[in-house]
Amino acid sequence: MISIADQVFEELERDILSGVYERDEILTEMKLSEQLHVSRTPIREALRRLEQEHIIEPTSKGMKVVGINREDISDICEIRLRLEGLAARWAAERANEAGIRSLRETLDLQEFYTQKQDPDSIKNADSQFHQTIYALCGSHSMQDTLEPLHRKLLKYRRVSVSTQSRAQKSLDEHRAIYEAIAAHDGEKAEKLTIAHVQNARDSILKRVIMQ
Amino acid sequence: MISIADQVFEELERDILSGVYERDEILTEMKLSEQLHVSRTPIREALRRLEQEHIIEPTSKGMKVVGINREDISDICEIRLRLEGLAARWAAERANEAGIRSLRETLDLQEFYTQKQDPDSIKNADSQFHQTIYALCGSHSMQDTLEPLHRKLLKYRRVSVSTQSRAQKSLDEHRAIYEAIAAHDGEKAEKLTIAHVQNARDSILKRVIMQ
DNA sequence: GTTTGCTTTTATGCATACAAAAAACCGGGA
DNA sequence: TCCCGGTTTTTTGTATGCATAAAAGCAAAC
Repeated sequence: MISIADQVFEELERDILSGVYERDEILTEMKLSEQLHVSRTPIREALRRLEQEHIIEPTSKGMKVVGINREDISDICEIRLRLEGLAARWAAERANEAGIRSLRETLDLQEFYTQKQDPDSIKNADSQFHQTIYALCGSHSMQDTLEPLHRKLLKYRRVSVSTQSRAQKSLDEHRAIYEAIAAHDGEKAEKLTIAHVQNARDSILKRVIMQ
Repeated sequence: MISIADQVFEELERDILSGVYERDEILTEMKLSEQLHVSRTPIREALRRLEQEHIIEPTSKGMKVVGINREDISDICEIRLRLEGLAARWAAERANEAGIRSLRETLDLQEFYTQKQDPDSIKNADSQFHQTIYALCGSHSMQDTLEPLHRKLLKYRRVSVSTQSRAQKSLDEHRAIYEAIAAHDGEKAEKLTIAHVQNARDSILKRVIMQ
């Protein structure tokens, strides 16, 4: 069962990172409590988690929306560049057949939506592919590290896959990574993933500049 | 002002990672509330953070202490190996004079305690050196990523620096890293830090095996 | 007109009350 | 003796109350 606090967290995180709440906007427990029709307790809990992720920060008037800026994105990409390859390697070395099958399923999903050219669903499937790798890599520390970073790129990944060429390329790269993991070829999975994250970074940063 | 919830979190994290609470022990909000003489609210908040770090996990009877195992340590070292160098590089490139001075101060502290051969204080100064670099690297994402990983090694770092030779070597390595950062030589800072983390890993893992 | 000091408002931190879900317990019947 | 039914206990999730700290507002004095 997913608690109200979790739901509030997910909703607020999504809305902050996607721009529903804009930078410097003040969020107070009381106001959110009224808006979302829940008591302050689960709101507090959600705000605390957002504060730990540094996408809001406390002020005397309430929590100020910070979100992420261009430097954050660049830094996050740089960090992912150093870790995602290792995560894929571990997934290749450690995942069992059931895990590989579930990775396959996210790939099929992404293929389907890429053909339908549905950017929002593509973005979700794309995310799910990466998050499944985090889950399969067999390290909570790795998963805990990469997941929040990945979520922070949400909005920009959406923009990135909204061009058909990038969406298709991303799918192809995922397919190759999947094959390497399914073959338990850690070396190859790592190399392919690094190249993939590099491409994703270039695609994201190119579009961020344009804004 | 540091809140009660924060204090409870720090105390519980320390006690779990240093073995005061042992693996599989059950922690309930009510019991902790009585033991620590605070209400359930700040206890809950602390437990949530510990749960997010995966050092406790929910069961129907309460939160079960998980702590970290040998594989976790190895994985964390591997992750640090890929990130700490980058953090040092960024610190070298981005830190201002005040920041470099504060790094210098932690180094002096470590030197003092190393001469006094006080393992617990050495460990703290050693930690502080790394955490200062995280703070100076100018990236919240990097800081948020490395700090929890670093804290998880607490107990093992303590063991590691309790031999005088390792303590001295660590100090020398820190000094070299400091010089590189102070000279804004990112390349060198990164290279030296990677070597340092490698040594720290070897030192930690050697002792973990012996347990 | 400005400043100082008091009052009011606002927002959070902690305590506590209540409800629901799940596990443990217990007693009677086969 | 073992199992099955309902009851009690345990534990958490959420709501709410209360205290405190800080900011804003306000009025009187200079």
